[in-house]
Amino acid sequence: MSDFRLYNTLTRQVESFAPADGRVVRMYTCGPTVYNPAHLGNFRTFLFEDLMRRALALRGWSVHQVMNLTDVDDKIIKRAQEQGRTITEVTEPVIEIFHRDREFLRIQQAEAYPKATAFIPEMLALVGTLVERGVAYQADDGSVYFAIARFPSYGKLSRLDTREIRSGARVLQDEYTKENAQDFALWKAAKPEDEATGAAWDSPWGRGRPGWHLECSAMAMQLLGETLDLHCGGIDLIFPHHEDEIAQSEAATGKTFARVWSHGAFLLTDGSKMAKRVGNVFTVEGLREAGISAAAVRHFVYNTHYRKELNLSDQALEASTEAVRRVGEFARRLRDPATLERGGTAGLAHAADEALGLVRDALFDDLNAPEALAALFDFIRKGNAELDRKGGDRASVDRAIEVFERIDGVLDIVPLAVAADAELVRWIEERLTSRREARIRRDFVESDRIRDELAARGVVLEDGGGSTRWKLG
RNA sequence: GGCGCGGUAGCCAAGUGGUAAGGCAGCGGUCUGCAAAACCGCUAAUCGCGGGUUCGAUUCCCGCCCGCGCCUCCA
Repeated sequence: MSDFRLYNTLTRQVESFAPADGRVVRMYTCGPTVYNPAHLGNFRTFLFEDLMRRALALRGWSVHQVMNLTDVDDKIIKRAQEQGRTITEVTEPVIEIFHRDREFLRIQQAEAYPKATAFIPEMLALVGTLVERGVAYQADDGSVYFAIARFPSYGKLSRLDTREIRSGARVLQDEYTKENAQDFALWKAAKPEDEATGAAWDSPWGRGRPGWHLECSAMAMQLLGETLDLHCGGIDLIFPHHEDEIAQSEAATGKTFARVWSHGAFLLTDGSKMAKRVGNVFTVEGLREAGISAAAVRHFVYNTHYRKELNLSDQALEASTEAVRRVGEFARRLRDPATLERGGTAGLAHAADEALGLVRDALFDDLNAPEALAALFDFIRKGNAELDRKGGDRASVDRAIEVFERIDGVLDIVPLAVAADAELVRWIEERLTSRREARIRRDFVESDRIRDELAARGVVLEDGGGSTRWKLG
């Protein structure tokens, strides 16, 4: 059995990883706040998590992934108020868009997408426990806060010096009725706009709504148990979000909340973090309209290690589009009836076996997708070279296909063929027949004219082996 | 200020204490009527700068420069 290694933010080291029960990885991933369609930066994290779940599966474990949808928060309430709607009316369409984008990028469906608003009782139970244990208190403003001073290990994930935090935050002290400026809200007392937008619930502490950090703790423990195998998210969530999740969960249960914490680095645009306020946000919809394939986006993202910042650029996306086109050509060629008939070579099978080994090693070594891609491309080059030779060995082709599918089962970077409607296909076939006839009578002026005519409508030709293949480019 | 990440060929990007994967782009060749696709070959990196440790450092340590992030909502 191969070792599976992951960088753990908690220890700042790459460590050996295995699910506690040896079988199922219980994985919690912080999902989007659904007030606006998620941007590509968000999706880089979700793609990192998709790679994680697929690599874990390749290793032979089952994965039980939960991704929350934060459907109640300040921004959502603000938006609802502006539009005179309820928070649900605001979030529902955004959730739909999220799943549409997710599917476009071929991000596998998680086992559960709990909405915060569906877990209010669980959250209140958690608050109750924390109040009972004396680590949470209700302040004069009616909100319930977590007292970080009563949770000694606070700060262990982010390694922030608490004195530094306190002094830096001192100026804010006046604005709150909290015991300590860094205490965070578990339950926020309802304001008029909360009531107006359907964002208020009854509780033992009065009307209110849950704090963001509370949602994740409550849903994660409810759906995955008190100790998770793996908790993932964007690097910006380390503090305070994940730090606070740890505090709430561990103060309540006395158990380790997540055995391993894994964080993905940012996607940058023009050298800075992709964020709405910077105005450098790209959406999945925008990419799709620009004709960039999901396969290219995946290649682009996986070509850089998940813990390293990645800068979005047209040039990089174009390079990925080309790279992925080559992967698609190889996939097509492997499954081509002519290839199957012709058979492969022993070298083909060897190249396949070697590639699978290297890909597994790379992915199991802290999700080194760039190295896995390198191994795939080596396989493609060697495989193509072997397929150019007289084969005869059908089994080697089968092996190559099997290996390719296993590798691509993780990376998922074969571009979709552009679909053509029936009428276009008829026209193309008719043109190809004319061109074939022209070529037979060696009228290359006419045959090239037809090729140009087809090219003008995006049809790319490849002559070879006595026949001509076409595809939409 | 505190905590953290990065600076590798024209571009993107792995990696290692013994001079460096892969992709894109470029150049030549094979194949093709010509292309395309594929393959073969080539070009291209003093691994940010300066010290130190070492037989030897791009890889370890120190300092510096540059870029980015978190410390407030944030993937």
